[in-house]
Amino acid sequence: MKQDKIPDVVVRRLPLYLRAVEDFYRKDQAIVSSSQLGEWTGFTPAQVRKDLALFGEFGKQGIGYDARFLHNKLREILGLTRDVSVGLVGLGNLGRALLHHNVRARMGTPGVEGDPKHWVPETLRIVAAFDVDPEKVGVTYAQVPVYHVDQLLGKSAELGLEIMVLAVPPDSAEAVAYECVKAGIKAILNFAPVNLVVPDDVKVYSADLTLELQSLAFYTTH
Amino acid sequence: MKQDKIPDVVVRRLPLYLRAVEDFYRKDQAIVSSSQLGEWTGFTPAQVRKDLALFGEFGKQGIGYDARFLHNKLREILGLTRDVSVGLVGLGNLGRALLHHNVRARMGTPGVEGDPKHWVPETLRIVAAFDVDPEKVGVTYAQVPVYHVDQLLGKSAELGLEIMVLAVPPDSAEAVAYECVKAGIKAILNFAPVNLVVPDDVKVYSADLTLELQSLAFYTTH
DNA sequence: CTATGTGAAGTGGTTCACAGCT
DNA sequence: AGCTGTGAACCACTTCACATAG
Repeated sequence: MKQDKIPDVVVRRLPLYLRAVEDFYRKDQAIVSSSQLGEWTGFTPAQVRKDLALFGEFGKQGIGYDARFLHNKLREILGLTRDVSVGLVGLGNLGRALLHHNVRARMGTPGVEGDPKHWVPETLRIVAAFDVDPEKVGVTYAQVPVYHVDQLLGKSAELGLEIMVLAVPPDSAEAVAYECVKAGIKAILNFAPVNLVVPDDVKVYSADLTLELQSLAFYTTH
Repeated sequence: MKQDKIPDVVVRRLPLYLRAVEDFYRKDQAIVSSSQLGEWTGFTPAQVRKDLALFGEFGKQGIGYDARFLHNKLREILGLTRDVSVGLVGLGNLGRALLHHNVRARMGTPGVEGDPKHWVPETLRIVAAFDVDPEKVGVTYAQVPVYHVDQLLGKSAELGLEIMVLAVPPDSAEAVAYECVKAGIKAILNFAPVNLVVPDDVKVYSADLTLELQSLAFYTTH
């Protein structure tokens, strides 16, 4: 294991491996090979092995990977063995849709008993939402309490929020991002069409629908 | 111009350049430099120049790029000089949110008169939606008509749909994608947590919320 | 014989640095 | 002087191919 510096591309593939292993495991397959994982995810077997080898020697030569073991390792690597609390800012149409999605997206993970039919609840979910609209503050959407954005700092500490999802209008995105940074948030998923400027130790993923559609448009003509 | 094979990474940057140039243009700046575009987008000036040079010599040495000219070139390259009709499949919470977003996301583009205050309507938008729920079929959400999924093939041809947004449940995603391919769709934006298998000439972008959050979780612990 | 882990080779995208135009 | 366009150098990720273990 040489866990020095993991390339971003690899980190983006890890959840796919997790999902693949989970799928094999659910189908009562105890051992998976890099070729199987490769076929499932669409990557080459060599790439799967290289990626996993960055974190340790999880497989057995001549055999493959123990599905349950690998699954747990991947959860460890991704930091999903503990509860990960996510916050959401902005309760417009998109924000509310994400909340509903959140509830349904709770995926199970194999329980410790080794019984494939036993599942412990997924640990990554949105546990708090924020908005400025006084009509929204105080209510509960999809079982998630809504606070005023002014409380972002306090509630982040109180609830241990680690990831923040931004579904706010473009002109408030920068300010909200700044609040998140002040609150010690280390990862932001940004849906606003704005380039957020944050310190180097904060990771921002952009999910800009307009941008994605515009680049897809390229492929319809080429 | 050597428009042979444009790397995917470049295509993903083009809409950002478009947005940057638009921003400068709106601020009545007639000439933009690669360094300005670089600062705005967060890329290096050299990269901006290399990217643009893939499509032609748009700049003037010693001067920079004419904002209006570059803006139109970028729209041409992306195929945004014509109307691009997008379809949406799946009217759950996410689908409906995307529709509302769609209306608000209509960005202006500079008009031909050269008057920065004159804007022609944006050409890329969702013009049709599909669902299986009989309660939703026939109604109009956010000014967009909703048809039954059975009509996907027919309406795609009739309306000239070029891009399809998939916001369907995981288990129907594969089947819907297959319908899209049959309908001649060349680009898909997939929100379902499923690896779609499509022919090589169909481009799929994945916007899988769970995957993104899971890889972001990695950065909260590393 | 099967499948991992890994140096070595290959590939593709980024940055450098400078010629050339204004 | 200022800024683009671009070959060359650089860097990073991917694929190959094989030693190694079961």
